[in-house]
Amino acid sequence: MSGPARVTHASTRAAVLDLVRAAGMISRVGLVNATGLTGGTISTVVRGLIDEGLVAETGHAESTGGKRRVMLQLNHFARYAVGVHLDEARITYVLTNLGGAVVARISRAGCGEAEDSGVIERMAREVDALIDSVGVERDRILGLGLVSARPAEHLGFGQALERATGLPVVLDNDATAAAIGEHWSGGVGATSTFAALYLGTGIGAGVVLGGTTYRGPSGHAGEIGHTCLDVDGPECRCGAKGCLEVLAGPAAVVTQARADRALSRAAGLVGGRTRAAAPVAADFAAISRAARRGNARALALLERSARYLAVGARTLANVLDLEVLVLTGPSFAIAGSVYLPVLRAELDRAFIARDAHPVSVRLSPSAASASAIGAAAIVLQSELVPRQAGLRLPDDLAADEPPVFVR
Amino acid sequence: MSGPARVTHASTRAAVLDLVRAAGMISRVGLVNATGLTGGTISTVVRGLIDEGLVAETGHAESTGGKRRVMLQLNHFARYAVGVHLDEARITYVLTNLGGAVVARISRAGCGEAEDSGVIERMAREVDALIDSVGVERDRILGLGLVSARPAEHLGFGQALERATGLPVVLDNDATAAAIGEHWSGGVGATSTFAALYLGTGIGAGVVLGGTTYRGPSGHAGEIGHTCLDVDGPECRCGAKGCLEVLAGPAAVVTQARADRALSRAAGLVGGRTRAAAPVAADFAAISRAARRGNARALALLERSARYLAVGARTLANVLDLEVLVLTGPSFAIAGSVYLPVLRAELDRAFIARDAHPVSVRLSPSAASASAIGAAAIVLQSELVPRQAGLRLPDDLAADEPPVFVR
DNA sequence: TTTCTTTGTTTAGTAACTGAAGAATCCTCG
DNA sequence: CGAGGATTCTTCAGTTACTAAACAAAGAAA
Repeated sequence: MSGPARVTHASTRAAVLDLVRAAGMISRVGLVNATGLTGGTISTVVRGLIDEGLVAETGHAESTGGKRRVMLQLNHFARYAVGVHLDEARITYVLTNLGGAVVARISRAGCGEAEDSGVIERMAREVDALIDSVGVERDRILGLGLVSARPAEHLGFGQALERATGLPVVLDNDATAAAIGEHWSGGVGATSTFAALYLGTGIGAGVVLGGTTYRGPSGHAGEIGHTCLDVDGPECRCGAKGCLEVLAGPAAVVTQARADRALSRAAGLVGGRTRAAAPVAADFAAISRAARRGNARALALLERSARYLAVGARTLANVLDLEVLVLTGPSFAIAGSVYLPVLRAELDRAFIARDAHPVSVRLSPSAASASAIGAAAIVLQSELVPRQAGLRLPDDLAADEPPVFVR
Repeated sequence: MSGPARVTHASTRAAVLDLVRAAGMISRVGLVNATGLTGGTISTVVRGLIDEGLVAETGHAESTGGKRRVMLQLNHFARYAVGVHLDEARITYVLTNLGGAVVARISRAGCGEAEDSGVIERMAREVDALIDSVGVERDRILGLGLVSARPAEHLGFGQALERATGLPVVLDNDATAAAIGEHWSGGVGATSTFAALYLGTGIGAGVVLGGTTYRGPSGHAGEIGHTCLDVDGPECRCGAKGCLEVLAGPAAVVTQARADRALSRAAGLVGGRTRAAAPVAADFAAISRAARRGNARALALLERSARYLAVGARTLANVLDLEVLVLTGPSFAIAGSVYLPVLRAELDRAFIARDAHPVSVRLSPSAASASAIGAAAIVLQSELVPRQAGLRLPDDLAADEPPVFVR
């Protein structure tokens, strides 16, 4: 053993780093207990992480009868990540540090649906401006997370952005990103099972099961907006009737409010009959403000929406056996105080496994920009805690086999 | 390297064995391609499995220009497992081989809720009779799977049965067992995401995500029976209104049928007003027979139930991004032909991710005893393909840390 | 001071893989 | 039939990432 520091297995390094992040502060002995690895291994792995600058020693714990434990913490400013949320109406950029804390933010009016090269160049310039505004060296930025409601439609967009910015780009769903952001920021436990209920213009959910993000085979897991709450309800664009989104989504709330002349005037709704995203978001905000000012009809509309959403959330919690439900996204940022108690009450009252454990319902502390923060967290996770590749298990085993069997 | 056969890492051995099982028949080269391991490693692992008698060489594939591949198969009769399903009304015992095929079966009237020692002794005798009936040596039986609707209530029961039979006992939920049984028997792909919709007296679902069983933190995942389909519907014992189970469960179908004098007479219903499990199951079977004979009212009742169930199944598929839905359990064994087309149509029409992939809906070939078979499959899986323990990630990191932080 | 407890490091040993060489088997074609 | 190429499977030295155990360091207790 004459060489320098020994390189450790990637997944072990990642697991230890993830534990340091999740714990906030932990000692080597704590890591031994948490991982089941021996002290020697932890010693080597931690030395590697300290050499890379990812982890730092930050003081001592009180003695428990012998030598004091040296406490370890993530070096939050060792690396950074860019998160970009492509909304229908806005583009939000954030730069976060290793801890998922926002160190810079830009928000611009959206590009609509145009994907021409001008948009790419504009975005690359804005990412540059974001980075320059805090003077972070380029090589300490791990990558760029690009999230939207339909990431599959932005594959080429992501590649172009990768070329234009020189940063590795990862794509994902905005609701999934929000969930990963909550997980990374440490609000929920390391191995907990939770969903991030994302309320923007539509309704979605990001799902983390036992600490692992669940996206589903085609990335559509957590599609809660088309949960049926009334088999004879109004028709939905999905082909079914009485979907949660049609009954209680922000767009539905806004449509109902616009039909109410008095409320429209009192709240100052601007949208007319349009279903475009920007006016819907603006009008939903206006309705929420009216409710806060004490407008009973606005409050009633929101509470009706909350009751439906609570029933949908209960279905989600029942199916997934959730421990935690985090409310996030721009609409919850505005109207969360109306929704939160209604969802809490419903899950306390009728969650099927409530005898085994409660479902803790919380409002995200950063609901307004959860997806952009989550986009950055996806980069942090994919670069620092890659899921162990392990064994590839292809769907089609027969393809590897010669077609005909003899004797 | 003078020693005998080298022992291989447990999880690799398990992964290879699982691939052999899932593929049915595969060569060493096929395993190399499927796992990403090298030929040398596969050679060693396969030799070990052959030495243990778990795998056998069973002929050759046609040549692709060089040496023919030696085909490997699970040695189905190398080991056995006992599966026991504690229903409310019946106890079903099966003995299966490694492939999950039933080699012996016993069914007895249930024990009700009594858990006295007499029941344990009777069950131990019946397990003995099951094993003796096919003359399998005791040491080739891996263990006993005991499944029921509420496994948490049978912990002591399981321990007693372990002592009485001398076999290791594992407990699980009956719907989860059914899903594992389908997975083990190879009807669905090795890495597929699917649910087993279990229709007994109630409604449940077992969930397998990307080839891994998902139980949820308290074992309640897949609780689909209390999905709300009508926020103003009839009250349910769970505390909510309009639950799928109340609207469309077999018990609800039977209640509706009993209220129909003409149908009661035509179908020969026996249950009166009781909601006990055995009469409900009998009357549900009678209604199904009447529907098959052409009784329009019986058929209408079942189709109404199927339409509700289809909507609930769609919600499940949407939330989990399912690829496959297997219909199983005693009630689907009887009335599956009515339910299957209705569920298929609903998922073809309104599954939200249908542009990405369809949901394949199938009737289990062994729906009637799916849970008992699955109970045996759980034993096979837990003994032969234990999930890699990997790193323990405790929920409460702080507990391992001294309480006070200094400087 | 001495002794004990606890934390963290070092080091030899080992399990489980990889990579490369070689043996075995089968096909093709002169 | 036999040479030569293709493919499959085995063998084995080398590498990696761990463990176990001895050791060193730091504080508490006496």
